[in-house]
Amino acid sequence: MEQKPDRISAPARREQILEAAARVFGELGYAGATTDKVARAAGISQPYVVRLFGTKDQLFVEVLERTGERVLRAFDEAIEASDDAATVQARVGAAYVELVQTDRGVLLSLMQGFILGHDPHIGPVARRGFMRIYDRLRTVMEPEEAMRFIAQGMLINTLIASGLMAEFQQGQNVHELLACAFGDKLGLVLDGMAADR
Amino acid sequence: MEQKPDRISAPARREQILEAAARVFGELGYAGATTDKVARAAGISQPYVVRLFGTKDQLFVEVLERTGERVLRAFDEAIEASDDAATVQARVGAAYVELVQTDRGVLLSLMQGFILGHDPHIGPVARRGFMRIYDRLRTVMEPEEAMRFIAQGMLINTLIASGLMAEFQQGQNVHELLACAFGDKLGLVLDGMAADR
DNA sequence: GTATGTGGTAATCGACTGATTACTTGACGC
DNA sequence: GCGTCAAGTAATCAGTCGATTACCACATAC
Repeated sequence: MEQKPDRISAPARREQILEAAARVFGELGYAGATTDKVARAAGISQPYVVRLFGTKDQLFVEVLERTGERVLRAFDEAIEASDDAATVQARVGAAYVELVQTDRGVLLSLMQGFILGHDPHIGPVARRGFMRIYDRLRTVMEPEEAMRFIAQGMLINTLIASGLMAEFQQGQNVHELLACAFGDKLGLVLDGMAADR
Repeated sequence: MEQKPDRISAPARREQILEAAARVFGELGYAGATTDKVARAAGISQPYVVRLFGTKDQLFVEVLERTGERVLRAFDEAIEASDDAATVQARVGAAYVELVQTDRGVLLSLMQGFILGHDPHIGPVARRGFMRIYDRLRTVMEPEEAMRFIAQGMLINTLIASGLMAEFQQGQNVHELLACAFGDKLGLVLDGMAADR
């Protein structure tokens, strides 16, 4: 509840803004989000957001790059942690679900970027990020495996973004689909969703 | 090139607008699209779009419902056409890819709706449309099959929306992923993409 | 103390957008 | 001919948003 105008260094403030922006962009999409909403989510004024990032475009691009690297890092750690080649797929899958649970905005921002491929600034960054993730998966999976893995990831993103996760109790098939998509991690994720309500 | 103000009946005009809106919303997203862009794409003035649909919200909702039913109809036809239970999955998959090829805006509008689940008007419609498609798949597939199927559909949507289809020649892995996701239908789809350039 | 640089905001501007209003044009019944 | 209704538009309004400008507060150096 501090309302003191606590001054932080510009780089630290950038981090705060990027984190808030990931949530806002993830929820509202690029066009639907405003620099003012990002600013309020970060606890500062709108002009300062623009000054630190130059443009709404550039802010979103930086969010995209940041989130893409976050996914890559999580995958790398999961890959490194699994010495057995047979367990690597389960580990990487678990890493993705964990990322979903702890930082929903990350995945949703990525998703928002993917479906803006037509944009001359955002499109190239989104495509490159997507392919970097696929390439990383291919270092430990066959093409068919990697395709199915990333497909399931897109489904998970869609389930979260559409708000179907919060309707898991409505309709038998909703719960069935969620259970099928998340496997034994479903309970975990549902708890995570309920937590930040 | 006709610039005569050809008058059509209001219901027919609504169809034109809905078709144009599916393309515009699919390309730019809900917030990114404007009623004026839809109007120009349909060859009429912006106020008339608003008058026929009341609200941008309602126009998008109607597009969503329309496109959802289009997918359902395509699936139903594919299911009906396949007497053998073993071939039904391939047939439904082919129906989806064909839908992608002939009417890209349909799938992209759906996708745009899915990731706007937070919106109080759009969210419920999108979720209901999504689950109706899943339910239909479940009449001919096991849960695991249906989940994988719809996951691959989400991947295909993402690949198209991100613009990766147009970059199939850049990077070996891009082509590999596309080939893996579309199977033997890849050539067909790429031709379809190149056609409406 | 005063100059200087850094973190930050209030006020505002111009462009855009969804919606409204008032108007025009033409077909059809009588 | 004339009233009426449907199809459609030009003009415009009110709100929003990204960006700019001009300013403030406070530290630290000298």
